[in-house]
Parts: sequence; C-alpha cells; structure tokens
Amino acid sequence: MKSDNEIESTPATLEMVASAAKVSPSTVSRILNGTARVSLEKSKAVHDAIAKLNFRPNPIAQGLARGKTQTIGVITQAIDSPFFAEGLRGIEDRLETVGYTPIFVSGHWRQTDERACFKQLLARRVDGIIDLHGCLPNAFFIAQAKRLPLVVTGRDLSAPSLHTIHFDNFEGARLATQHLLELGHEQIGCITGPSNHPNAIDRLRGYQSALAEAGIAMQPELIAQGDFREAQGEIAVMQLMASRIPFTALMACNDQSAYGAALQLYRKGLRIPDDISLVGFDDLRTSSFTIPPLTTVRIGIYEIGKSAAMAIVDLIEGRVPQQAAPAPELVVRESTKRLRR
Amino acid sequence: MKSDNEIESTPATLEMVASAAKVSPSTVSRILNGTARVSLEKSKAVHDAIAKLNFRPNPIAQGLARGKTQTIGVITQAIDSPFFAEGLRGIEDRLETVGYTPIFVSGHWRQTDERACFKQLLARRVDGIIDLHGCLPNAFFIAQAKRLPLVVTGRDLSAPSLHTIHFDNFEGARLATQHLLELGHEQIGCITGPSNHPNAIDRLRGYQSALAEAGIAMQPELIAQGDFREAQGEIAVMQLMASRIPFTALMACNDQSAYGAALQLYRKGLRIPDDISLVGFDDLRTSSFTIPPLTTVRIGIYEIGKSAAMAIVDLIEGRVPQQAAPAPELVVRESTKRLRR
DNA sequence: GTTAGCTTTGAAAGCGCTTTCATAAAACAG
DNA sequence: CTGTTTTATGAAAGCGCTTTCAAAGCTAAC
Repeated sequence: MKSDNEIESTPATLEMVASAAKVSPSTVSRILNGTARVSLEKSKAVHDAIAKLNFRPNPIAQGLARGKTQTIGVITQAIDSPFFAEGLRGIEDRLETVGYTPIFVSGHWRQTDERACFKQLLARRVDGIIDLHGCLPNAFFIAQAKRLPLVVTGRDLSAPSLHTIHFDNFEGARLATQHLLELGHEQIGCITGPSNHPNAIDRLRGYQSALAEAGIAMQPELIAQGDFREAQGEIAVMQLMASRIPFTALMACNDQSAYGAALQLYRKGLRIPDDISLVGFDDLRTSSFTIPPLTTVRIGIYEIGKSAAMAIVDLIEGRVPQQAAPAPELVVRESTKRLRR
Repeated sequence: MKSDNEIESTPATLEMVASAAKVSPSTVSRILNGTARVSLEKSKAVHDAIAKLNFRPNPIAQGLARGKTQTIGVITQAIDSPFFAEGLRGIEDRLETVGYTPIFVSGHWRQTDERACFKQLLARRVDGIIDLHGCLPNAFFIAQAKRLPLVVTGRDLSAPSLHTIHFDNFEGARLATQHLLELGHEQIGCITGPSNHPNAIDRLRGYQSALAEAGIAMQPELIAQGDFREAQGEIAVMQLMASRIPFTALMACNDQSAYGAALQLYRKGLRIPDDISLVGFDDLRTSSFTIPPLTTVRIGIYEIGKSAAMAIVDLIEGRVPQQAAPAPELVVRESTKRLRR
C-alpha cells in the first residue's frame, strides 16, 4: 500500500508504460485517448502498467504534439479586486470540470498592460482567451478573435470566433434609481465610475434615464466623479456636500464606491438609511455584511465567469456558444428607506 | 508600419528564423539563450529575422526540451477570498519581473482538494509550488519538497528544498488583546477561527496569553467558535450575547469574522466603539473602509506573497532563500476606544 | 480456396525547441 | 610554416507525446 506522501523519483513516460505492457507507444497513446479500438488484453496490460508506474501523461509533450495546450488564458483587471475575484472563481469552478487549466493575468485597467497580457498568453500558446471587462478597443478584440477563440465580457460584439457576454448596465442603473424614486426620493446624487469606462457610462445613462422618466430635472452638481474605488467614493461625497445642493439619496456606480461614500457620510454624522439612502452596484459578497447591509444591483459576476468559461470551451471545440449574462436584479437590503417627509 | 491589431496566421518557428537568417537552428538558439559566443554579423542577421517574423519562442517546446516550464504552481484556499487575493497579487507582481508564470489552483480548505491540487500541478510539470496556508500535514510538505522546490506559508518547518514563511500569529493576537487591555477593557470576548487551523489556534493562544499576563481569569463563555467567515461572526456574537456574560470588547480572529460581528452588534443596537470595542486580524484592504474603520493586526499578506515568490525562485535556481514574514503590527483605527467608566 | 475488405498494431516521422558532438576555420606557439 | 589550441558553427539526437502510414491478421464473400 502506497502512502499518499510517497515520491517517485522520475515521472514515468509513455514509453516506459509501453515496454512494461509489451506493446508499442502508439498503442498506449491510442488507449489513453480512445482514438482507436484496441484488443481487450492489451488494453488491460496497458492499464495495469499505467497503474503500476503511476503514469500521468506529460501535458507539455501533449501540448507540443497536438498543438493544443488545454490551457485557457484569463485576463482580469486585478486579481485582488473583489469584483473580479468572484468571476475568476466562476471560471475556475467551471473549467475544472472540463479539463482545462486557466492562466490568470492582470491588465490593471491599462491598455498597454492588457495588450501585454494578450502577447504573453499568445506566446504561452493558450487555446483560447477570456477577457473580463477589458478596456481595449472593439477592433482589437475582433482582430484577435481571428487568431484564436476569444470571449469578452462587458460589451456586445459580434464576430467570428468571438463571443461576448454583456450585462445590461443601463437597465441595472435604471432599476436602482427607480427604486430610490419609488421610495420618494427626488434629490438623488450619483457617484460615477471612470468616465472612459463603457460600463460606467451605461450606468450613468441608466441613472439619467430613470430621472428623466420620472420628470425630474437633472442637476449636474449632483453627479460626482468616481473611479470605482472606495477612496474616491469618499471624495465624491465630500464634493457633493460641498456643492450645497441638498440630496436625500445616493446611487453609487459600484459597491466599492458605495463603501467609501458610506464612510464619508458616517464621518459627517449622516446616518444610512435614516438621513441618506444609498444604493450600490455589483452586489459584492461583502455587501450583505456592511453596516447597514447595502441595497445594490446584482450582476451575478460569478455566473458570468461560469458562462464565459463554458463559452470559451464551446468556441474551442467548435460549438456555437449561447451563454448570456443574467438580467440585472435589484437586491433591496437595508441602506435604502422611504423618504420621511 | 504594422498596426497593433495585426495578425500573423501561424506563429514563426525557430527554424523559420534560422533559414531567414541563413544560419542553423542551433545558432539561433544560442543567440536566444546567450549560451555561446556568436559572430556579430550572424547575430545581427538573426535579430533582424526575429524582428521581421515577429518570432517568440514557443514555451511549450522549450519546456519539453529543457524539462523546465518556467511555471510555478500556486495553491490558495480560495481565489475569491479577499485575504488570499492580496497574497496572489504579491506573487503575481513579483513573478512577473522574473519571467515565471503562476498557475493558481484552489484547495478550498479541504485536504483532499489540496492533495488534488498538488497532483494537478505536478502533472503540469511546474518548476515549483507555493502553498499559501495549506491545511495538509507537515510530513506531506516535507515529502513533497523532495520532489520539487516548495514554499509554504503559515507554518514553520525546516527541510531540504522547502522554505516556510511563518507569520507570528500568536504575537499578533497578543498585541491586539493587549491593546484592548490598555484601553481599560477586561471583559474581552474572542471569536475564534476553525479549531483545527494552526493560525487560528495560535491566535487564540495569543489572546489567552495576553489575558493571563494581565492577570485576568479566562472565561470560557467569552470564547465563541468562528470559521473565519462573516456569517459565522454574526452567529458568534449571538452566542456571546446569549451567554449573558457581559463584555465590553471583542477580538475577532480575522477581519471577516469582525465584519459579521460588527453587523450583529449593530442589529442589537450596540455601537462600535462606544458600546463595544472591536479588533480584527489580517488588515484586509476593505478594513479601512468599514464603519467604523477597523482596528486590526496587519499581516502584510501582499508582502508575504512577494516573499514567497522570491523564495520559490531562489529555491529553483539553487539559491537559499532568506525571506521571512514581516512582524505583526497593530493598526489602530476607529473601532476601539477607551472604556468609559 | 482465392480475393476483397476490415480491423488491430507497430514503425516512424514530426511538434519546436535545446544540447551534445563533431568539424572547419581561425588563432597561437614553436 | 607546421602542429596544436581555441572558437564559431552546423548536424543530429532527443525531450514525451500524437498521428500518419503501412503491414499483418482476420472475416466474409463468391
């Protein structure tokens, strides 16, 4: 009986298996891959040899021989962003079940870095790439997809060998703002995301659209620039308050901004939701544990990660992917409240 | 002028470069790796050909030929844990500068999963493995290190080809508890981590030691079982309150537990820090944005990730690693306060 | 009983590199 | 100049697989 800790000096090779089973390497390969019918006795002999030698095919050699690496590149913006981390988890969970290994690299929201990621992954001969919310131009993605299967999230494109999974940010923001309106709020501030970020733009538009729909005039002073990070959320609230235009509710274009905003409101002695209602966007896992738990828009980034993983495999294996993002969903918790009058 | 989006159908091979430069493949290889002196004119011709063909060596082929993959396996417990994510970021940042690619896999705090991770990474022929806070027995790590370079964090072991980076959890917890004591608290509750988790055990011991040092008798009812996750932090506080033993401060064995605890205290109408002081452990990035910002013990997991990355490279390249974890550091924010009397 | 048609298997080439070995050319010593 | 080193370079083998090709062994059909 072998212990789990046991070590064998050199990993066995296919040829060692072949000679142990007294067959040719080709036969072993055929058995491993099921690429041809093999007589039962040889098959058994080979399996025995594999077990005895504890043989595991060398994926490097397979990769070279087949020209496929069973590896898929995943470009994220930052591996330590709570938002992306959930998506990565989805990708990881899904890919594991189908025998591909993900390789994660980070673009840091910089075009040059993201280009470098592509280069690196291409050099490593990945079989496909998933780009989570990349910030490169559409044309770039369309061009890359000619070279290898590509799925990108956060936009809506159509090209051969390219699949996109686009979440409806506009609708999500509309929902969030509408929720505030339904609670009787009319003076609603907005903390935006980076102004060149497509998702951020759509979310701002959703906010504006909801206001317009309700017949409420937009006040530019109620829009504060954010960058999707907590610290800037704090600053945005400071600016909003400095403008002296009163507001009773705030819609932050992502949860992290909302955290920062909440902290700054707390510092100013304003209570959520009693004095100010706050809604976020993303539904990070931590958002159900903030004080108070945050009302927000659920994106389902974990599910998107899973879908992206399935889609890239579909693409690689010649199927046509059908995965789409879930619909935006408002999750009402305790940071929003009917406006007292 | 080539556009950045441009595509070449098939990646160039070393042989194509060789024939374009009218030299032998060996010469090209030598130039690429600097393994021998080559005449200036050939060298130039080769560099020109490389540039013209946009050649990048195929790492798969290199891996096969050299028996090294320039790849290092990283075992984390969960890629979407905010704690580990920071460590991964450190590893990623560091490894990038030295030309290794990390492959991240997750053990989910389960021994069988973690064993499977080892198997998978070994099969992929990584050059070394970093195991972040693994939960397998010491003997396993020592045995594996015989097979390939290994660095593991969160414990203190010594064996050939193995390097450990051990953070002083005991001291950290002692510091945190001491801080509470210095603020005049004597009834201090503790929310533990998983009872089989070495770090959790050390932290609990640190708490106990600080109390003992201060001559305060330990009250078992003030110790509530946690599991390092937010939800259990909530439950722990419920249990603590149900026991009816009064407490004025709480030390949570990690920040995530502290978040859950804070929420539950909030629900019960208890204010932090006015009614209860709360201290966490880990100093997650979000902890400076909680309400109120959390006093906690800084581990510097990002730095530990960086160190682990350097250590594994040292090991692989035959140097002897010297990296150690930073010393525990109390970071006082706004969740703790002098006991009013 | 011979020819045609399958099926099972092995030999060998090839994937894109590295590296050893051998050789031709250049450098040096006598 | 000749003989010995040294240096730059190419040929070829090899890393561990897959896959084509061809041969050998069967079965079936007339």
